[in-house]
Amino acid sequence: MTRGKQKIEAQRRNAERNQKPKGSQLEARAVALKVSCPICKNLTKSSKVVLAGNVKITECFRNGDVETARCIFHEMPKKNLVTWNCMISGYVRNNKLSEAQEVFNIMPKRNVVSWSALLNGYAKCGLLCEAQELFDRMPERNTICWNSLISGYLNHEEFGKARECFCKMPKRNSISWAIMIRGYLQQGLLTEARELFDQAPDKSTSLYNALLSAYVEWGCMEDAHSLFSEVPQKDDATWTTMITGFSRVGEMEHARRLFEEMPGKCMEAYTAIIWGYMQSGDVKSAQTLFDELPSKDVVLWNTIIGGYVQNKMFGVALKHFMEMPVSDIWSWNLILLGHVQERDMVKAFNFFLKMPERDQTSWNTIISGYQSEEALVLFSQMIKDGFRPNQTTFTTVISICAALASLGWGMALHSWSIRSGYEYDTKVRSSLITLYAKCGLLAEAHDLFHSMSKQDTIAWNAMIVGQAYNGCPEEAFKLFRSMIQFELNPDHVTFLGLLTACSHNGLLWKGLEIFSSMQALWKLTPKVEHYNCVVDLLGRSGQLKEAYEFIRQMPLCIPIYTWETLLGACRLHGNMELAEMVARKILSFKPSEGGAYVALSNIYASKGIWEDASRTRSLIKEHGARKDQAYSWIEIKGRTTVFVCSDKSHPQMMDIYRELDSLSVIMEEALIPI
DNA sequence: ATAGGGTTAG
Repeated sequence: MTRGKQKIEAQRRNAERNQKPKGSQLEARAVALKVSCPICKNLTKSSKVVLAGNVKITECFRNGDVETARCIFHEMPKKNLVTWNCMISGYVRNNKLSEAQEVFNIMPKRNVVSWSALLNGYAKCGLLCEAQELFDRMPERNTICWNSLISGYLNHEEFGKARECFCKMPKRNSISWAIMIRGYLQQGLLTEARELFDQAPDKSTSLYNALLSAYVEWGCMEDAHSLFSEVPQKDDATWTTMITGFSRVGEMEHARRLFEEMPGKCMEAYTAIIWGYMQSGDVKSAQTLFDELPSKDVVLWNTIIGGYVQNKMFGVALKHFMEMPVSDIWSWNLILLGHVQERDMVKAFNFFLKMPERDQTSWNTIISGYQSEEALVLFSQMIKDGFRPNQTTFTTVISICAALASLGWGMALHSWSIRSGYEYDTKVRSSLITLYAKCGLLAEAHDLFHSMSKQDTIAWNAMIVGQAYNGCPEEAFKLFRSMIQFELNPDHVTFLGLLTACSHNGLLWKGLEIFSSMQALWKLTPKVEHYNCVVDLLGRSGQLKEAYEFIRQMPLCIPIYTWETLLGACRLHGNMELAEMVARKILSFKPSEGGAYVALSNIYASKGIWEDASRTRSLIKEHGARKDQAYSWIEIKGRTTVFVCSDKSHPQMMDIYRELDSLSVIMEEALIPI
């Protein structure tokens, strides 16, 4: 550091000695003696050398090679003002602000470019006070300086100051307008942006595209479409943005029409519309367009693979993955996600190990597949491998902690997330709300919710689900009503929370009402989970026949666990005939499902039909089925204690069973007949 | 041909 300073200082003195007086003398003599004088030749030669050096330095900085740039600079026998300016801007480009500042301080002569390069550095780093101060001290200001300052304010959420500068600046050019309009767009102030846009003297296509993108992002497709028709020189991005927009809102007819009208369709446009078809579940149209293209890039391949994964057609996704000539980490991550979605964690993990490289997404994906302590073990491994948890990591792992009711880990992750800068992140916070609610700490959940700057649907959902789990259905409904008042749209998860609230509290009619309002009032098509909730609700209430009928009328593919829900209800209400039928149904799909045999056997046993009970049990062995040992656990002060049926190995065994007995008595007394 | 402001679609 000090040696570097010394070197620069030496260079500066050299530069002072060599440049100024001699330069002017030489120039004078060059004019006097006209060409062909040896000194003049030297001058031309040396200025050529300086120029070459400047080009080299700039190139190195652009490639991020700061060291080489520095070396060239130090070894240059002659430098000019541009050389020094190259150093400032190069350092700024590579986020070496103190070095840039140093160069600025010791350079022999400065011009407006030197000042504005440093100003830009301050602005980029968010040192806005310093930037403003420098700006005020500048001997000369031009539009570029104003633009830098405004851009700095906009990039660091000093929107008001940026506006003030924009109004105050003596002269604006097209870039000033573009900066300011993009500033408004970033703030989501679309109306204001549009007003400014209409006033702007000349607009590049890229600025049109920026406004279009914003409309698309906010789903304002009417505005987007009318602006689109006004774009004088539409480029590929203009068309692609529009196609993406219609794809996003699911208006595939519009997307298709635009795509057909588009002259010289670029690959990005193909990607956009294929993505749209995949989103809308129109796998066939997507595939047809994909096949139409003779050459495809990785992004397009990934779009088609991701589409198949999303549409739960993992086999086809895998086939494409095998066929693609070059894959990147994105492709690998998609297939990894596919394995995880298939709930085949053995394959997923093997695939994970086989990956040529792993990034944060790979880790997040594999971790999300485990709903157990294994997730936490992998999380630790991820940290050991040098990855830093990001937003997705935190939400994933905290959600798993919530599912495990693992308060110790959850709280550790909570503080870690704050230290990592996610204190005010709504997604992380929502997962924390779920965690605390799940662990019964409703006050903490409440605090986290109310201290949010703005609660989104996810946060409201977390609260609703939390109340549902804690046996407070009325609170859940109340939250739902408030949420509506705040003009937030409920989504699938919201209704899952409400239905859970009903099924956990035996609110049959309320639940059915919510289920039907979901589609009729809120235009949300129920998913399997919602149907399952209703089956649970009917089953728990003893409406077994109705539950059975309800399943038979489900418009979706019926997963095994729906039947298992009904089987559980049959056990609860001792309906042996239905139980037997359901259990057989489950076993016909999955003969290795030990749980169904056990349930069946238990039903026979409870009715005293011992022969059938033991016959069922022996069937388990015959089919090689096994039932995983069920267990529960509790975490106290970071130590986890596992409870397995009739286990007597715990040192405090006597105390535990005594507590259990007294709890049983309390529960019997509190039992409300359903 | 070299230095300062904004663009980079899926």
